[in-house]
Amino acid sequence: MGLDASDGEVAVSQRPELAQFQCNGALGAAKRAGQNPRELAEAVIEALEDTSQFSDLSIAGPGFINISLTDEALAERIEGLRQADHVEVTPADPAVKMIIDYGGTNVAKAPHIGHLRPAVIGESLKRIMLALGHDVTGDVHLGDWGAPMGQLIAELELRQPDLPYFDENYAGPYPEESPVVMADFDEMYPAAAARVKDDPEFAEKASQAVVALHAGRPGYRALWQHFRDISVDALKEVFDDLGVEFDLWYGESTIHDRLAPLIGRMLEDGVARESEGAIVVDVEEPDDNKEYPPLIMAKSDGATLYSSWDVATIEDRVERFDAKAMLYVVDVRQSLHFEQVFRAARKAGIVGEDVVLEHPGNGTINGPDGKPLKTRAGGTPPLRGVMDEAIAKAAERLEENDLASEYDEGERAQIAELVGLAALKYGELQNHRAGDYLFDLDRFVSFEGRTGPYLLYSAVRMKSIIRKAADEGLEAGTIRPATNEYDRNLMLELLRLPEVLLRAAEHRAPNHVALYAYELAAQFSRFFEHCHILSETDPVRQASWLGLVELCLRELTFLLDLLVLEVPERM
RNA sequence: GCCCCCGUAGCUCAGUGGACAGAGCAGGAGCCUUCUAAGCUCUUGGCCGAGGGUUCGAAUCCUUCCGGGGGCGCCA
Repeated sequence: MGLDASDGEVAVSQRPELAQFQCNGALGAAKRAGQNPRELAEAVIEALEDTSQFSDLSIAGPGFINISLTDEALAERIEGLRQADHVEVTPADPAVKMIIDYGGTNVAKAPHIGHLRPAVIGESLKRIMLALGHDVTGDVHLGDWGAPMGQLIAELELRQPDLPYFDENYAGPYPEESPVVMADFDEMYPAAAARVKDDPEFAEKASQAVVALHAGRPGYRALWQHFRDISVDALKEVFDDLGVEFDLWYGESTIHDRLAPLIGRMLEDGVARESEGAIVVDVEEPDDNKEYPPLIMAKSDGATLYSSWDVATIEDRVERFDAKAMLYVVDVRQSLHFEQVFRAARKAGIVGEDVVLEHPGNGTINGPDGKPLKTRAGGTPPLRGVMDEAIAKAAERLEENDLASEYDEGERAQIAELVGLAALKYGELQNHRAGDYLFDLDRFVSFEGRTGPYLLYSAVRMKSIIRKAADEGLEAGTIRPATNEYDRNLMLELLRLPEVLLRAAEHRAPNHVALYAYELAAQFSRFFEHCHILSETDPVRQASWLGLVELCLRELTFLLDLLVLEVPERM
């Protein structure tokens, strides 16, 4: 009939009153073949040999195939899911070795609210890709090699010139203890940045310091290592609390040794050229519709910079990890930069056409003025502070609604933490990654509607039923055919998971998972209200419903984990 | 100047070329001697920025305009 496999795709119907599922493949196929779509749909239905599991199989409108399962067939499928010991997904084919670059944080600087997006979206994306069977490595890719490093070294030299790091005749070893702690950077970093602006002599020292650092001056390297170590420790604390786990704590510095040979080779191969004292790669292509400035591999003073580091990092990821896909969850405003870098990497032959290079960028988190969020004082709110605020607000909500009041203080605090962070992360993930969104913490921690707290609450209610049923000696059993619209709709909802997961992966968009998790939880809530399990008198039906709740909890917990949300035992 | 993104209900946002455009909040009306009311049920609310086009079919693709944001060689 000239059909592709994709024409056979069946999706949950958008018109549930008409059918449970729909297949629109006949429309597209008929168009390609120049056939009548209704006739084609008719032929497809005719060709089905066993239609015993369908309660409806009909053609509607221009050629939609409407499909509904019998309750028996539906229950059989759901029971199959229940009996599996894991959540069923459609595995990626082929599975790909991929690296997701998603930290976006810098050494010597506490992460701020802007880092929430790439961190949480990247983490979620990583988990989604892993769930589909991809071989995924997450790299924080720290900003640890740029001009601020030189500024901090120069600033510290100004303040404590007697430290051995600054003595060029000192032969080492250098102290094991860092001369500064993380908190010192809060003041030092802006002070150094301001001094660079006002004091040309200091600015010169700072830029010489970064050149010397790159060149390998031992004292500077030792000092830099301190800066990096204490920064990583501090960052790990914040990210651990957020549930964001990086496999690699690499950074811009990691590939430093690759730069000279790489640039040399690019010059030899004629990929790079000298221009105005700098070394650049021309990345325009004949049919471009806009200007592509050349990518700079080395500045006119000989120093390398982030564009060259990013190219060398691609080489590193190919050679050491054999990566076949690299996803950069980084601010969309850097899209031109990544286009240039990707083009340069391909032009230099570092990656072939079989390697995916993509920048699924994230938008900004905005304040009420429509601009990236700022505090009243004009600064960018620190991430830790925002997390604490979310947790405090969650605790307030618990208090004022007299919730969890019978639990001890420690458990209440734990619940507040999970609820507050869930609010923050779900507020983030329900939006499409590429758009900007308005940050409204009060709305996120609201206990009503489509929020993180609602999702946790739903999962906890499932746990509660299961616990109480166990207390009464009840056991889950075979899932029986639906008895009403509520258990039927819940079963249908459960079937959507694989499709949603694939779509989220394809678009690199966790919001699809976030929305689906809400819809599943909402469908459960309806079932919960209308099908009272513990007081059900028919034991077969009761066991079936209990099985449905267990399956539902398994799927919801799985989805929430993909969204980096953790469910308390009770709340 | 060139390029990219956005414009959908009062607000915040979803929306995979398909059937009458969705959710949450806010507004209105109900439901707690039964598994957590952080819930459920019902309900009001839209020329999807505007105009052209492609298509059997457009919020979605193309094009022109209007409005907002962002980016454009030695910062990251």
